[in-house]
Amino acid sequence: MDTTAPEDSEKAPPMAPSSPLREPPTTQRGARTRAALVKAARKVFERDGYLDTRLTDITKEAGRAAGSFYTYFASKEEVLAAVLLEAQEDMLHPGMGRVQDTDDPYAVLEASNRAYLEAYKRNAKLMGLLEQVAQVEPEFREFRSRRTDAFIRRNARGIADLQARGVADRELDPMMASRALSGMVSVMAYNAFALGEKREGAPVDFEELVTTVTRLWANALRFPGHR
Amino acid sequence: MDTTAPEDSEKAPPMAPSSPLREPPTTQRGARTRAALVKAARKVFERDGYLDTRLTDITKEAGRAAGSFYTYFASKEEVLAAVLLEAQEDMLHPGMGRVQDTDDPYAVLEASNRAYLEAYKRNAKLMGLLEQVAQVEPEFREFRSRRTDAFIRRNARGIADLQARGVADRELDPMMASRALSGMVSVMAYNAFALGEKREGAPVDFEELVTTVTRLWANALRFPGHR
Amino acid sequence: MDTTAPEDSEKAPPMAPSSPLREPPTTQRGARTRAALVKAARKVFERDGYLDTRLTDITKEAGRAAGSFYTYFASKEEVLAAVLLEAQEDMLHPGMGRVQDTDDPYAVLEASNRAYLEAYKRNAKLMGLLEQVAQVEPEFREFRSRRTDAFIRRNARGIADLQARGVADRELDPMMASRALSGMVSVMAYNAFALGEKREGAPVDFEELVTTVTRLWANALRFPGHR
Amino acid sequence: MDTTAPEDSEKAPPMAPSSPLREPPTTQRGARTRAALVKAARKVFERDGYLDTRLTDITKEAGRAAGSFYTYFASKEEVLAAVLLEAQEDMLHPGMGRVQDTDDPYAVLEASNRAYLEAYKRNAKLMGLLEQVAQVEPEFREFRSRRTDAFIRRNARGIADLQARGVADRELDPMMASRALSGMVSVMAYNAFALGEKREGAPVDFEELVTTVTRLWANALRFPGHR
DNA sequence: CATGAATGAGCTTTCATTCAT
DNA sequence: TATGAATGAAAGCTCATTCAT
Repeated sequence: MDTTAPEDSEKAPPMAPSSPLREPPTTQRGARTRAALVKAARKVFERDGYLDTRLTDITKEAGRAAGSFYTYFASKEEVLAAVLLEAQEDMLHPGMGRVQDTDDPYAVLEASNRAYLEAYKRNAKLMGLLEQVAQVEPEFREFRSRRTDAFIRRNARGIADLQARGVADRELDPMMASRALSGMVSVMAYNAFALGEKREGAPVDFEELVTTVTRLWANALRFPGHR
Repeated sequence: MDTTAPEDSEKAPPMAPSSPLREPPTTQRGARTRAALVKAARKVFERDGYLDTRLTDITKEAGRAAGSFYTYFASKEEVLAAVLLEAQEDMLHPGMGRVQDTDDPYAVLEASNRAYLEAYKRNAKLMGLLEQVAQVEPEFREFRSRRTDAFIRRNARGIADLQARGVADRELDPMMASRALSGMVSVMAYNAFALGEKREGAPVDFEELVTTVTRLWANALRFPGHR
Repeated sequence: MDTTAPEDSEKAPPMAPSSPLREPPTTQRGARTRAALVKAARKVFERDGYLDTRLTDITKEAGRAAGSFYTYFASKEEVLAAVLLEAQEDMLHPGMGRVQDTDDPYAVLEASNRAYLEAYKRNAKLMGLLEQVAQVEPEFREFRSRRTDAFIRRNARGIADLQARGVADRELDPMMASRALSGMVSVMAYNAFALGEKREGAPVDFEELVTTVTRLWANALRFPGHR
Repeated sequence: MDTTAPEDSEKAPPMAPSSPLREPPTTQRGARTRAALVKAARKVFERDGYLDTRLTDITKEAGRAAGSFYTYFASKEEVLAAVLLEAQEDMLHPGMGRVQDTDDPYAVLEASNRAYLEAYKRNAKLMGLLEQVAQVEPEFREFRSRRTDAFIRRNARGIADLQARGVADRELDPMMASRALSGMVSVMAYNAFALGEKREGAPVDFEELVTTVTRLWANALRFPGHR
């Protein structure tokens, strides 16, 4: 089962916005340059934010000429797409190891949440970036939107399943509940990890975060028996 | 009591960032011009977004000369501050009908959530705008942040109170729970109202939204008796 | 006699540039406003320099409305003309008291130089200002030019007189010599007083300045007997 | 020996103010463009003056796009620095013909003055320009100031030397005398060449200028025997 | 393919001057 | 006359994108 909380903007494949990517490089040299640009882009994006990044910042960071950029990408958006694509792998497989040999919904839920939050934390800067870009570039808003929906639907199925098994409050509409609870977890992740570093105050304790979120989620669905 | 859910970035007074506003106009004519500019700014901001708005768009919309802008504002940020300031009133008094003649926590909670969501809906575009700006302008991020914290703290007090009265799960840390649940409601509002209009698909049913959110919140805190 | 050194830009009447001054104010109130503006202008000019002074700086300093400026002056140049005009009195009568009851050319020369340098020092800021404006506004360049020429001619007459009396080197062309020596004194004054305050280093000793300049001037003309 | 008169603001290398120049162009094309800009800048500056020159005037004159300016210079000041730098060579080596095979102080002095005045005349417009800018841009004022001091000190050493050899009036303070006499020559040069062209009246006779200035200088120091 | 200079539209900001009140 | 808001022409500067080498 997948009673997970996941925010959307990340786990699902950040499939590049529909814009047609340029031809992939054929030569080795080309591949190297492209890779250098993507790497540099990620660094600069995370450091300066999407809007404040100039293309020349990227090429400079990559040690390439300004013009070379257009050999591989048509725009700033496109590099960002490439950057997200490259990060996708890690985001997709939070490595929750499917430890779900158990049937205990609570345990599964906790594992799932932990995996999600860990993945988020690992890619916190990128997540913040995506959030920022989504506000500005419709393509990425759309992209993020699709991703979120996918997650919500997945979690909705999980909830419906639990309802069927009599483990979850049947009064709840699975989709609505999923929207709310998935959103709850993603907000927590965003605040703790993406914004967290920019704020003063003690950082959130990771375990406490997992525990709280899981408990609230379980309570909200009215998992039985558990205390 | 105040068992409300609200995320902060909205209900609390978007009191302008500390930025030193220009001298307020002394003459009637000045007041008229200033008002025209603020009104135009809101319109253009909501239509084009913060970043895509040029100062001249605002002055043009207001039917004034470009230079007049600087008589009243020093920058785009400053007009936005003025716009938010003007909207503040409505945001502050959601008019939640003070249904709190009852002691039933559930009823109070529902009324509170309904009021919050209604206010959010009324100012949806502005809320989306604020979200957008917060990503870009540190001043507004800070502003939004302070607001959010205030809300969270307020709701945390409500939760602690309920715990004391034996109505809420005592295992939960009030602050953490408040962060999660307040966030949950604000995310829902943001998705439904701020983003909602930009998306295809059936709009969310308002009542269902209120019901779901309230039920989840109540469940999460383990309100007793209720079913 | 007038064996003086004086640079021109100051002693002669800074008669306003030919531009037609506005009608003088008729009412008392008008006279007061005009005076306030001139006073403020001098202050602001001396503080900020001609170019960096905005008309509103002047009106603000004078505690008047921006529009009032144009009741009395047509432009920045015109206020400056008024400012110079007002300072003219002091510049014209260095107060050297015509102590020239003596016939000793050296004593006369020294008194004359002292008077000149004292006047320059008293109006140092204004002199610097004039120098600055002359670089920028042809009208004032012309004005300053005329003044300088007058001085040079006056001193040339003095030199010719001394030559006739056999006191000065007859090989020298009086005009050329006057140009050179008058210029020498004015440069010294400019450096010491107009620039002096903007520079580090010990300020020039006034008496030493008078002595040196006078001695050089006397030497240059080959005053006899003296030493 | 160097009994020369020159005021400083001219002979010494107008080495660019410390301002950090942009990267020098690496390609040939870049070098060509940069050169074209500097050349155009000099022309426009000399024609219109520093203040009235707009950056686009320069690029237009150079036949380049407005944006290209910023590839090589960060500001108007910076081009001017480049212009002065380029003129520096000529200013530095007046080519005074090294007539100093003689020990006759008078001959040396005359040669030195002639060389100085010739160099000044050759770069008259630029000198006027520098004078103008110095009034407005502290950087250039500072620059000019340092240059002047260097000259004065150099001439002061020459004077002290002559005093030691018994050729010059020992009552004079070498520094003060140098300030006055160096200033005298530079003023003459400025009036004759930098302003000269802007004025009506017969232009100064060059030889007469050299003769007069030299004679006055020699007289002022009380060169012996001569006449 | 790589390079890096060239381009120029686009936006902000200032301030002398005018003009309604 | 006084007031102070309104005007709008400049100019500066940035940076994505193109293109000659």
